[in-house]
Amino acid sequence: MPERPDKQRRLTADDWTAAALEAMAGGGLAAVAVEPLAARLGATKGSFYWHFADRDALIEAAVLRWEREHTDAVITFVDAEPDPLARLRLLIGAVLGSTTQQPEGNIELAMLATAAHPYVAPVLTRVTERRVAYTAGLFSALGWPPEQARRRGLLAVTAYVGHAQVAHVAPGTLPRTEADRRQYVDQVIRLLTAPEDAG
Amino acid sequence: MPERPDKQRRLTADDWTAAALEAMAGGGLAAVAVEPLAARLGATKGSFYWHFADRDALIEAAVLRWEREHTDAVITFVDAEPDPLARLRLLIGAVLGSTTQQPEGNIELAMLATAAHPYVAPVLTRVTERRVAYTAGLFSALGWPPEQARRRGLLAVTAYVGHAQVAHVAPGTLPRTEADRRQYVDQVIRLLTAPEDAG
DNA sequence: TCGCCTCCATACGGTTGCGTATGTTCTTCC
DNA sequence: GGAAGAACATACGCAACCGTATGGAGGCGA
Repeated sequence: MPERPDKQRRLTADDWTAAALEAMAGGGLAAVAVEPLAARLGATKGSFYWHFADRDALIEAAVLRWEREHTDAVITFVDAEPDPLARLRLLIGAVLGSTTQQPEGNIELAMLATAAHPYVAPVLTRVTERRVAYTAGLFSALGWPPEQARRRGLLAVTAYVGHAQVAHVAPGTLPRTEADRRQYVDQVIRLLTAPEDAG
Repeated sequence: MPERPDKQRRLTADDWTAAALEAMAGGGLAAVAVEPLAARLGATKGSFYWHFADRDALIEAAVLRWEREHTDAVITFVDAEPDPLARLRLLIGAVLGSTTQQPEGNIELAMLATAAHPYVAPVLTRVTERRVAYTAGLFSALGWPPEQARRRGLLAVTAYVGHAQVAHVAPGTLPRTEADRRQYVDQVIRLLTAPEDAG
Protein backbone atom coordinates (compact mmCIF):
# COMPACT_ATOMS: atom_id res chain seq x y z
CA MET A 1 0.00 0.00 0.00
CA PRO A 2 2.36 2.75 -1.14
CA GLU A 3 -0.68 5.02 -1.27
CA ARG A 4 1.37 7.42 -3.36
CA PRO A 5 2.05 9.88 -0.59
CA ASP A 6 3.84 12.46 -2.67
CA LYS A 7 1.42 15.29 -2.65
CA GLN A 8 -0.45 15.26 -5.91
CA ARG A 9 1.79 13.71 -8.55
CA ARG A 10 0.62 13.40 -12.10
CA LEU A 11 -0.12 9.88 -13.16
CA THR A 12 1.39 8.07 -16.10
CA ALA A 13 -0.04 5.28 -18.18
CA ASP A 14 2.31 2.94 -16.37
CA ASP A 15 0.78 3.90 -13.05
CA TRP A 16 -2.55 2.75 -14.38
CA THR A 17 -1.31 -0.53 -15.80
CA ALA A 18 0.50 -1.23 -12.55
CA ALA A 19 -2.65 -0.60 -10.57
CA ALA A 20 -4.59 -2.72 -13.05
CA LEU A 21 -2.24 -5.68 -12.59
CA GLU A 22 -2.41 -5.27 -8.85
CA ALA A 23 -6.19 -5.23 -8.91
CA MET A 24 -6.25 -8.17 -11.27
CA ALA A 25 -4.09 -10.22 -8.96
CA GLY A 26 -6.44 -9.48 -6.12
CA GLY A 27 -9.85 -9.69 -7.68
CA GLY A 28 -9.53 -10.92 -11.21
CA LEU A 29 -10.56 -9.10 -14.32
CA ALA A 30 -13.70 -7.78 -12.71
CA ALA A 31 -11.55 -5.80 -10.30
CA VAL A 32 -9.97 -3.95 -13.17
CA ALA A 33 -12.62 -1.25 -13.15
CA VAL A 34 -11.88 2.32 -14.04
CA GLU A 35 -13.61 4.08 -11.20
CA PRO A 36 -12.33 1.90 -8.36
CA LEU A 37 -8.82 2.11 -9.79
CA ALA A 38 -9.09 5.87 -9.98
CA ALA A 39 -10.20 6.01 -6.37
CA ARG A 40 -7.31 3.79 -5.37
CA LEU A 41 -4.87 6.06 -7.16
CA GLY A 42 -6.41 9.14 -5.67
CA ALA A 43 -7.63 10.37 -9.01
CA THR A 44 -10.79 10.35 -11.09
CA LYS A 45 -11.91 8.94 -14.39
CA GLY A 46 -10.91 12.14 -16.07
CA SER A 47 -7.29 11.17 -15.64
CA PHE A 48 -7.81 7.66 -16.90
CA TYR A 49 -9.64 8.57 -20.07
CA TRP A 50 -6.88 10.90 -20.99
CA HIS A 51 -4.29 8.11 -20.89
CA PHE A 52 -6.44 5.35 -22.35
CA ALA A 53 -9.18 5.12 -24.90
CA ASP A 54 -11.30 2.81 -22.81
CA ARG A 55 -11.17 -0.02 -20.31
CA ASP A 56 -10.15 -2.56 -22.93
CA ALA A 57 -7.09 -0.51 -23.80
CA LEU A 58 -6.03 -0.62 -20.18
CA ILE A 59 -6.51 -4.36 -19.99
CA GLU A 60 -4.52 -4.90 -23.14
CA ALA A 61 -1.71 -2.65 -21.97
CA ALA A 62 -1.59 -4.30 -18.56
CA VAL A 63 -1.50 -7.80 -19.97
CA LEU A 64 1.18 -6.94 -22.48
CA ARG A 65 3.21 -5.34 -19.74
CA TRP A 66 2.89 -8.48 -17.67
CA GLU A 67 4.05 -10.58 -20.58
CA ARG A 68 6.98 -8.27 -21.15
CA GLU A 69 8.14 -8.06 -17.55
CA HIS A 70 7.23 -11.18 -15.68
CA THR A 71 7.06 -14.13 -18.01
CA ASP A 72 10.65 -14.49 -19.01
CA ALA A 73 11.87 -13.54 -15.57
CA VAL A 74 12.38 -17.12 -14.51
CA ILE A 75 13.89 -18.12 -17.82
CA THR A 76 16.45 -15.34 -17.90
CA PHE A 77 17.25 -16.00 -14.26
CA VAL A 78 17.79 -19.66 -14.92
CA ASP A 79 19.68 -19.11 -18.12
CA ALA A 80 22.65 -17.73 -16.22
CA GLU A 81 23.50 -21.23 -15.08
CA PRO A 82 25.68 -23.01 -17.64
CA ASP A 83 25.01 -26.64 -16.70
CA PRO A 84 21.69 -27.93 -18.11
CA LEU A 85 20.94 -30.20 -15.17
CA ALA A 86 21.61 -27.38 -12.73
CA ARG A 87 19.37 -25.18 -14.85
CA LEU A 88 16.59 -27.71 -14.60
CA ARG A 89 17.05 -27.99 -10.87
CA LEU A 90 17.05 -24.23 -10.57
CA LEU A 91 13.91 -23.99 -12.66
CA ILE A 92 11.92 -26.63 -10.83
CA GLY A 93 13.10 -25.42 -7.47
CA ALA A 94 12.24 -21.80 -8.13
CA VAL A 95 8.91 -22.66 -9.59
CA LEU A 96 7.69 -25.15 -7.02
CA GLY A 97 9.10 -23.08 -4.22
CA SER A 98 7.94 -19.61 -5.10
CA THR A 99 4.38 -20.48 -5.93
CA THR A 100 3.88 -21.88 -2.48
CA GLN A 101 1.58 -19.59 -0.56
CA GLN A 102 0.86 -15.93 -1.31
CA PRO A 103 -2.92 -16.32 -1.05
CA GLU A 104 -4.22 -13.67 -3.39
CA GLY A 105 -1.15 -12.11 -4.88
CA ASN A 106 -0.56 -14.33 -7.81
CA ILE A 107 -0.95 -12.47 -11.07
CA GLU A 108 -0.31 -15.58 -13.09
CA LEU A 109 -3.31 -17.33 -11.60
CA ALA A 110 -5.40 -14.29 -12.33
CA MET A 111 -4.26 -14.46 -15.93
CA LEU A 112 -5.18 -18.12 -16.17
CA ALA A 113 -8.53 -17.27 -14.65
CA THR A 114 -9.04 -14.74 -17.41
CA ALA A 115 -7.87 -16.98 -20.20
CA ALA A 116 -11.13 -16.54 -22.05
CA HIS A 117 -10.64 -12.83 -22.55
CA PRO A 118 -9.66 -11.97 -26.14
CA TYR A 119 -6.67 -9.90 -25.04
CA VAL A 120 -5.41 -12.36 -22.48
CA ALA A 121 -5.72 -15.53 -24.51
CA PRO A 122 -3.02 -14.86 -27.11
CA VAL A 123 -0.58 -13.72 -24.44
CA LEU A 124 -1.12 -16.87 -22.43
CA THR A 125 -0.72 -18.91 -25.55
CA ARG A 126 2.60 -17.30 -26.35
CA VAL A 127 3.87 -17.58 -22.80
CA THR A 128 2.92 -21.23 -22.52
CA GLU A 129 4.41 -22.15 -25.86
CA ARG A 130 7.62 -20.37 -24.99
CA ARG A 131 7.85 -22.16 -21.68
CA VAL A 132 7.23 -25.56 -23.16
CA ALA A 133 9.79 -24.88 -25.87
CA TYR A 134 12.36 -23.71 -23.36
CA THR A 135 11.83 -26.62 -21.01
CA ALA A 136 11.90 -29.06 -23.87
CA GLY A 137 15.17 -27.47 -24.90
CA LEU A 138 16.51 -28.14 -21.46
CA PHE A 139 15.78 -31.83 -21.72
CA SER A 140 17.17 -31.80 -25.18
CA ALA A 141 20.39 -30.35 -23.84
CA LEU A 142 20.41 -33.15 -21.30
CA GLY A 143 20.68 -35.64 -24.09
CA TRP A 144 17.17 -36.83 -24.83
CA PRO A 145 15.96 -37.11 -28.38
CA PRO A 146 13.55 -34.40 -29.55
CA GLU A 147 10.30 -36.28 -29.03
CA GLN A 148 11.33 -37.42 -25.59
CA ALA A 149 12.47 -33.96 -24.65
CA ARG A 150 9.26 -32.47 -25.90
CA ARG A 151 7.13 -34.81 -23.82
CA ARG A 152 9.18 -34.32 -20.68
CA GLY A 153 9.16 -30.59 -21.15
CA LEU A 154 5.41 -30.57 -21.57
CA LEU A 155 4.96 -32.64 -18.46
CA ALA A 156 7.20 -30.30 -16.50
CA VAL A 157 5.25 -27.24 -17.58
CA THR A 158 1.87 -28.79 -16.86
CA ALA A 159 3.16 -29.81 -13.46
CA TYR A 160 4.26 -26.27 -12.83
CA VAL A 161 0.97 -24.70 -13.86
CA GLY A 162 -0.97 -27.27 -11.90
CA HIS A 163 1.25 -26.79 -8.90
CA ALA A 164 0.44 -23.11 -8.81
CA GLN A 165 -3.24 -23.91 -8.92
CA VAL A 166 -3.07 -26.56 -6.25
CA ALA A 167 -0.99 -24.30 -4.05
CA HIS A 168 -3.79 -21.80 -4.30
CA VAL A 169 -6.83 -23.95 -3.70
CA ALA A 170 -5.40 -26.67 -1.46
CA PRO A 171 -2.09 -25.66 0.08
CA GLY A 172 -2.61 -28.36 2.66
CA THR A 173 -1.83 -31.02 0.11
CA LEU A 174 1.63 -29.59 -0.53
CA PRO A 175 4.72 -30.60 1.40
CA ARG A 176 4.74 -28.48 4.51
CA THR A 177 8.22 -28.24 5.90
CA GLU A 178 11.19 -26.89 4.05
CA ALA A 179 12.79 -30.32 4.18
CA ASP A 180 9.71 -31.92 2.66
CA ARG A 181 9.66 -29.35 -0.09
CA ARG A 182 13.27 -30.08 -0.89
CA GLN A 183 12.52 -33.77 -0.98
CA TYR A 184 9.59 -33.14 -3.27
CA VAL A 185 11.60 -31.02 -5.68
CA ASP A 186 14.31 -33.66 -5.75
CA GLN A 187 11.75 -36.33 -6.42
CA VAL A 188 10.15 -34.41 -9.25
CA ILE A 189 13.52 -33.85 -10.85
CA ARG A 190 14.42 -37.50 -10.54
CA LEU A 191 11.16 -38.57 -12.13
CA LEU A 192 11.38 -36.03 -14.91
CA THR A 193 14.91 -37.15 -15.71
CA ALA A 194 14.36 -40.85 -15.14
CA PRO A 195 15.97 -43.02 -17.80
CA GLU A 196 13.89 -44.96 -20.26
CA ASP A 197 13.85 -48.71 -20.03
CA ALA A 198 11.33 -49.25 -22.77
CA GLY A 199 9.49 -47.48 -25.58
CA MET B 1 -29.65 -25.48 -26.73
CA PRO B 2 -32.56 -27.51 -25.42
CA GLU B 3 -34.44 -24.22 -25.28
CA ARG B 4 -37.03 -25.98 -23.12
CA PRO B 5 -39.57 -26.31 -25.88
CA ASP B 6 -42.32 -27.86 -23.80
CA LYS B 7 -44.85 -25.09 -23.72
CA GLN B 8 -44.48 -23.23 -20.48
CA ARG B 9 -43.16 -25.68 -17.90
CA ARG B 10 -42.65 -24.63 -14.33
CA LEU B 11 -39.02 -24.36 -13.37
CA THR B 12 -37.33 -26.13 -10.49
CA ALA B 13 -34.33 -25.10 -8.47
CA ASP B 14 -32.34 -27.71 -10.37
CA ASP B 15 -33.17 -26.04 -13.65
CA TRP B 16 -31.56 -22.89 -12.32
CA THR B 17 -28.45 -24.57 -10.98
CA ALA B 18 -28.04 -26.40 -14.27
CA ALA B 19 -28.31 -23.18 -16.20
CA ALA B 20 -25.92 -21.55 -13.76
CA LEU B 21 -23.28 -24.23 -14.30
CA GLU B 22 -23.74 -23.98 -18.02
CA ALA B 23 -23.30 -20.23 -17.93
CA MET B 24 -20.33 -20.55 -15.63
CA ALA B 25 -18.62 -22.94 -18.00
CA GLY B 26 -19.11 -20.48 -20.79
CA GLY B 27 -18.45 -17.13 -19.21
CA GLY B 28 -17.19 -17.65 -15.71
CA LEU B 29 -18.81 -16.43 -12.56
CA ALA B 30 -19.75 -13.12 -14.14
CA ALA B 31 -22.03 -14.98 -16.50
CA VAL B 32 -24.01 -16.35 -13.60
CA ALA B 33 -26.37 -13.39 -13.55
CA VAL B 34 -29.98 -13.67 -12.62
CA GLU B 35 -31.58 -11.72 -15.39
CA PRO B 36 -29.62 -13.23 -18.29
CA LEU B 37 -30.24 -16.70 -16.88
CA ALA B 38 -33.92 -15.96 -16.62
CA ALA B 39 -34.00 -14.81 -20.20
CA ARG B 40 -32.19 -17.94 -21.27
CA LEU B 41 -34.72 -20.09 -19.45
CA GLY B 42 -37.60 -18.15 -20.87
CA ALA B 43 -38.60 -16.83 -17.49
CA THR B 44 -38.13 -13.73 -15.38
CA LYS B 45 -36.50 -12.83 -12.10
CA GLY B 46 -39.81 -13.43 -10.36
CA SER B 47 -39.29 -17.13 -10.85
CA PHE B 48 -35.73 -17.07 -9.65
CA TYR B 49 -36.33 -15.19 -6.44
CA TRP B 50 -39.01 -17.66 -5.49
CA HIS B 51 -36.55 -20.57 -5.67
CA PHE B 52 -33.50 -18.79 -4.25
CA ALA B 53 -32.88 -16.12 -1.69
CA ASP B 54 -30.35 -14.30 -3.82
CA ARG B 55 -27.62 -14.76 -6.38
CA ASP B 56 -25.18 -16.12 -3.82
CA ALA B 57 -27.59 -18.90 -2.94
CA LEU B 58 -27.68 -19.93 -6.57
CA ILE B 59 -23.92 -19.92 -6.83
CA GLU B 60 -23.56 -22.01 -3.72
CA ALA B 61 -26.17 -24.50 -4.87
CA ALA B 62 -24.61 -24.77 -8.30
CA VAL B 63 -21.12 -25.31 -6.98
CA LEU B 64 -22.25 -27.90 -4.47
CA ARG B 65 -24.14 -29.68 -7.19
CA TRP B 66 -21.03 -29.73 -9.34
CA GLU B 67 -19.04 -31.18 -6.48
CA ARG B 68 -21.69 -33.81 -5.88
CA GLU B 69 -22.09 -34.90 -9.49
CA HIS B 70 -18.90 -34.37 -11.40
CA THR B 71 -15.90 -34.57 -9.15
CA ASP B 72 -15.91 -38.20 -8.21
CA ALA B 73 -17.03 -39.23 -11.64
CA VAL B 74 -13.54 -40.16 -12.78
CA ILE B 75 -12.67 -41.82 -9.50
CA THR B 76 -15.73 -44.03 -9.40
CA PHE B 77 -15.21 -44.86 -13.05
CA VAL B 78 -11.62 -45.83 -12.47
CA ASP B 79 -12.34 -47.71 -9.28
CA ALA B 80 -14.09 -50.46 -11.19
CA GLU B 81 -10.71 -51.70 -12.40
CA PRO B 82 -9.15 -54.11 -9.91
CA ASP B 83 -5.49 -53.85 -10.88
CA PRO B 84 -3.80 -50.72 -9.47
CA LEU B 85 -1.49 -50.18 -12.43
CA ALA B 86 -4.40 -50.51 -14.82
CA ARG B 87 -6.31 -48.04 -12.63
CA LEU B 88 -3.47 -45.57 -12.90
CA ARG B 89 -3.30 -46.01 -16.62
CA LEU B 90 -7.04 -45.56 -16.87
CA LEU B 91 -6.88 -42.45 -14.74
CA ILE B 92 -4.06 -40.75 -16.60
CA GLY B 93 -5.44 -41.74 -19.95
CA ALA B 94 -8.93 -40.48 -19.23
CA VAL B 95 -7.67 -37.29 -17.73
CA LEU B 96 -5.10 -36.34 -20.32
CA GLY B 97 -7.36 -37.46 -23.10
CA SER B 98 -10.66 -35.91 -22.14
CA THR B 99 -9.36 -32.49 -21.28
CA THR B 100 -7.99 -32.11 -24.76
CA GLN B 101 -10.08 -29.57 -26.62
CA GLN B 102 -13.62 -28.47 -25.78
CA PRO B 103 -12.79 -24.76 -26.02
CA GLU B 104 -15.20 -23.13 -23.61
CA GLY B 105 -17.13 -25.98 -22.14
CA ASN B 106 -14.94 -26.89 -19.25
CA ILE B 107 -16.68 -26.32 -15.96
CA GLU B 108 -13.63 -27.35 -14.01
CA LEU B 109 -11.55 -24.57 -15.51
CA ALA B 110 -14.32 -22.14 -14.70
CA MET B 111 -14.23 -23.34 -11.10
CA LEU B 112 -10.48 -22.86 -10.92
CA ALA B 113 -10.94 -19.42 -12.39
CA THR B 114 -13.35 -18.66 -9.58
CA ALA B 115 -11.22 -20.13 -6.83
CA ALA B 116 -11.22 -16.87 -4.94
CA HIS B 117 -14.96 -16.90 -4.37
CA PRO B 118 -15.87 -17.82 -0.79
CA TYR B 119 -18.32 -20.51 -1.87
CA VAL B 120 -16.08 -22.03 -4.50
CA ALA B 121 -12.84 -22.13 -2.53
CA PRO B 122 -13.80 -24.78 0.05
CA VAL B 123 -15.28 -27.00 -2.63
CA LEU B 124 -12.12 -26.83 -4.69
CA THR B 125 -10.07 -27.52 -1.61
CA ARG B 126 -12.08 -30.64 -0.81
CA VAL B 127 -11.99 -31.87 -4.39
CA THR B 128 -8.27 -31.37 -4.71
CA GLU B 129 -7.47 -33.00 -1.41
CA ARG B 130 -9.63 -35.95 -2.30
CA ARG B 131 -7.92 -36.35 -5.64
CA VAL B 132 -4.44 -36.16 -4.19
CA ALA B 133 -5.37 -38.66 -1.50
CA TYR B 134 -6.86 -41.03 -4.02
CA THR B 135 -3.96 -40.81 -6.41
CA ALA B 136 -1.47 -41.21 -3.59
CA GLY B 137 -3.43 -44.29 -2.56
CA LEU B 138 -2.96 -45.66 -6.04
CA PHE B 139 0.80 -45.35 -5.82
CA SER B 140 0.65 -46.79 -2.37
CA ALA B 141 -1.18 -49.82 -3.74
CA LEU B 142 1.57 -50.12 -6.32
CA GLY B 143 4.05 -50.70 -3.56
CA TRP B 144 5.64 -47.36 -2.79
CA PRO B 145 6.11 -46.23 0.78
CA PRO B 146 3.70 -43.56 2.01
CA GLU B 147 5.94 -40.55 1.50
CA GLN B 148 6.93 -41.65 -1.97
CA ALA B 149 3.33 -42.37 -2.89
CA ARG B 150 2.23 -39.02 -1.57
CA ARG B 151 4.78 -37.14 -3.65
CA ARG B 152 4.03 -39.07 -6.81
CA GLY B 153 0.32 -38.63 -6.28
CA LEU B 154 0.74 -34.92 -5.83
CA LEU B 155 2.81 -34.66 -8.97
CA ALA B 156 0.21 -36.60 -10.90
CA VAL B 157 -2.59 -34.32 -9.76
CA THR B 158 -0.68 -31.14 -10.47
CA ALA B 159 0.15 -32.49 -13.89
CA TYR B 160 -3.51 -33.16 -14.49
CA VAL B 161 -4.67 -29.73 -13.39
CA GLY B 162 -1.92 -28.06 -15.36
CA HIS B 163 -2.68 -30.17 -18.38
CA ALA B 164 -6.26 -28.95 -18.42
CA GLN B 165 -5.03 -25.37 -18.26
CA VAL B 166 -2.44 -25.82 -20.98
CA ALA B 167 -4.96 -27.59 -23.16
CA HIS B 168 -7.12 -24.53 -22.84
CA VAL B 169 -4.62 -21.76 -23.43
CA ALA B 170 -2.12 -23.46 -25.73
CA PRO B 171 -3.53 -26.59 -27.30
CA GLY B 172 -0.83 -26.36 -29.92
CA THR B 173 1.77 -27.49 -27.41
CA LEU B 174 -0.04 -30.76 -26.79
CA PRO B 175 0.56 -33.91 -28.78
CA ARG B 176 -1.58 -33.64 -31.85
CA THR B 177 -2.23 -37.06 -33.30
CA GLU B 178 -3.90 -39.87 -31.47
CA ALA B 179 -0.67 -41.84 -31.65
CA ASP B 180 1.29 -38.99 -30.12
CA ARG B 181 -1.23 -38.70 -27.32
CA ARG B 182 -0.90 -42.38 -26.57
CA GLN B 183 2.85 -42.05 -26.52
CA TYR B 184 2.59 -39.10 -24.19
CA VAL B 185 0.29 -40.89 -21.78
CA ASP B 186 2.61 -43.88 -21.78
CA GLN B 187 5.57 -41.65 -21.11
CA VAL B 188 3.87 -39.89 -18.24
CA ILE B 189 2.94 -43.20 -16.67
CA ARG B 190 6.47 -44.51 -17.04
CA LEU B 191 7.91 -41.41 -15.43
CA LEU B 192 5.40 -41.38 -12.61
CA THR B 193 6.12 -45.02 -11.89
CA ALA B 194 9.85 -44.89 -12.48
CA PRO B 195 11.88 -46.77 -9.89
CA GLU B 196 14.08 -44.93 -7.41
CA ASP B 197 17.82 -45.30 -7.70
CA ALA B 198 18.63 -42.92 -4.89
CA GLY B 199 17.06 -40.97 -2.08
C1' DT C 1 -66.66 -23.19 -7.27
C1' DC C 2 -64.37 -21.19 -4.06
C1' DG C 3 -60.56 -20.14 -1.62
C1' DC C 4 -55.71 -21.19 -0.93
C1' DC C 5 -51.16 -21.94 -1.91
C1' DT C 6 -47.64 -22.37 -5.41
C1' DC C 7 -45.23 -20.39 -8.97
C1' DC C 8 -44.33 -16.71 -11.79
C1' DA C 9 -44.66 -11.83 -14.29
C1' DT C 10 -44.46 -6.93 -13.96
C1' DA C 11 -42.83 -2.83 -12.21
C1' DC C 12 -39.98 -0.25 -9.40
C1' DG C 13 -35.76 1.74 -6.88
C1' DG C 14 -30.95 1.43 -6.07
C1' DT C 15 -26.08 0.57 -7.13
C1' DT C 16 -22.07 0.18 -9.97
C1' DG C 17 -19.52 0.87 -13.70
C1' DC C 18 -18.73 2.74 -18.63
C1' DG C 19 -18.02 6.46 -21.59
C1' DT C 20 -18.49 11.59 -22.91
C1' DA C 21 -18.57 16.45 -22.47
C1' DT C 22 -16.81 20.32 -20.60
C1' DG C 23 -14.58 23.07 -17.38
C1' DT C 24 -10.21 23.73 -14.55
C1' DT C 25 -5.42 23.62 -13.06
C1' DC C 26 -0.89 22.81 -13.73
C1' DT C 27 3.50 23.16 -17.19
C1' DT C 28 6.21 24.69 -20.40
C1' DC C 29 8.12 27.66 -23.56
C1' DC C 30 8.89 31.88 -25.41
C1' DG D 1 4.09 36.54 -17.48
C1' DG D 2 0.94 35.08 -20.89
C1' DA D 3 -0.63 31.75 -24.24
C1' DA D 4 -0.89 26.84 -25.58
C1' DG D 5 -1.38 22.42 -24.53
C1' DA D 6 -1.03 18.62 -21.27
C1' DA D 7 -3.17 16.42 -17.25
C1' DC D 8 -6.95 16.25 -14.52
C1' DA D 9 -11.76 17.16 -12.09
C1' DT D 10 -16.72 17.43 -12.38
C1' DA D 11 -21.00 16.33 -14.00
C1' DC D 12 -23.92 13.94 -16.91
C1' DG D 13 -26.48 10.13 -19.52
C1' DC D 14 -26.67 5.31 -20.10
C1' DA D 15 -26.77 0.31 -19.45
C1' DA D 16 -26.64 -3.91 -16.70
C1' DC D 17 -27.69 -6.13 -12.85
C1' DC D 18 -29.47 -6.84 -7.99
C1' DG D 19 -33.20 -7.17 -4.95
C1' DT D 20 -38.16 -6.01 -3.50
C1' DA D 21 -42.99 -5.33 -3.86
C1' DT D 22 -47.10 -6.67 -5.58
C1' DG D 23 -50.36 -8.62 -8.42
C1' DG D 24 -51.95 -12.45 -11.41
C1' DA D 25 -52.39 -17.24 -13.39
C1' DG D 26 -52.62 -22.03 -12.41
C1' DG D 27 -53.66 -26.29 -9.87
C1' DC D 28 -55.96 -28.66 -5.91
C1' DG D 29 -58.68 -29.90 -2.02
C1' DA D 30 -63.13 -29.11 0.28
